[in-house]
Amino acid sequence: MRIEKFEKNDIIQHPGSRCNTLYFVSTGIARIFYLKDGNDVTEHFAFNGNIIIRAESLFTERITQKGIQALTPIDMVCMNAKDLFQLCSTHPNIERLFHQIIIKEYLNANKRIESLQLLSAQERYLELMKETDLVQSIPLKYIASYLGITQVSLSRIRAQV
Amino acid sequence: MRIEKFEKNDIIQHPGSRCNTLYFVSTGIARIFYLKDGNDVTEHFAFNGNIIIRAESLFTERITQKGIQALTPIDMVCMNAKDLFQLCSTHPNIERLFHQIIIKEYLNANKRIESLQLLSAQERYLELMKETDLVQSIPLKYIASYLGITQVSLSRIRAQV
DNA sequence: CGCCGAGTTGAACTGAATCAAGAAACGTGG
DNA sequence: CCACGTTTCTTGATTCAGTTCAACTCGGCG
Repeated sequence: MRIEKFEKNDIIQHPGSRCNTLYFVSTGIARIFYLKDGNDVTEHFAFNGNIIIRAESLFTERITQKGIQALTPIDMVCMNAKDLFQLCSTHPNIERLFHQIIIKEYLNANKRIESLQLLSAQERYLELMKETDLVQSIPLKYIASYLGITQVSLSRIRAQV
Repeated sequence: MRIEKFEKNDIIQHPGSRCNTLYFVSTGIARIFYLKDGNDVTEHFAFNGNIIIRAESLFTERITQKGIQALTPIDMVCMNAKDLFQLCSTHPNIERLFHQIIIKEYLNANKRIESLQLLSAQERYLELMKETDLVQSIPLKYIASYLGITQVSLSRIRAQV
């Protein structure tokens, strides 16, 4: 494990690559993004203490069209995937810890589904705001696609609140 | 592990309970559901070969407001959660298998997020149809809330296709 | 100083929700 | 096996949330 630093807007992992590194955000904000019909879409935000992985590649070893980008200057704890998997195969406790982390991410994903499934855009925005104050510092356009709406709609929602 | 059979519309696990059984669908269809403002919402469908668990309870041991219901006559392979966890603690291979299953569910959840985040209702419907023909036999009202739309909208979408 | 990207605002439009009524399918008891 | 009531599905009219396109504001930076 090692620490890597990135500047604001750096692409940490490029779309079209394989995921062979796991990151934990030490300080800063990062996002997972991809292009959909030429438009930038934010799939996920990660804040202090969060893991950030492109799971659909890490666990399948396939190429992914998703990328990881720094939204602020950021310190990442990095871990090589092969090293981790090897470590898991010899240390049951580490394996268990890793799986606890994945389970937590899985539960978060389920919450996100609930929110996208039946909350209004405004409700989803307020829910996201509750998560952490750091959301305040993320450019509007990234938040909008994360919520599944346009920049313009989000701007109006914000004007109301 | 044992086999349990349920009739159409049977509640297999009640809302307000703890999840201490894992199910694998052998033949039939089941759904996870909950009430949102008095309305029935379908969170998940499970078909032949799928696992069906209320993860937010299984992994936290908290009570969940979600329930599991049979949508057809159904054969389930049932497994006690405590037994499984115990088995995992002594048999690394079983633990690994279990975690592979959870990872697969996690990846599915991510796909569902993508679809809810930026596909139209019609696109989401067509995507669901592609998964399995069995969808045909599920009452419209359950599919609608799964897609995050009303029964009425889904009926219109279906009329167009 | 002028440009550029990010955010805001307005007007017209569209997809989906709502309310309401009717048609079809389904199960149950006679 | 039919008649009835109930539930599920469809269809129409209206409303509303969110999109699109376009113009404008603001702050930062070369």
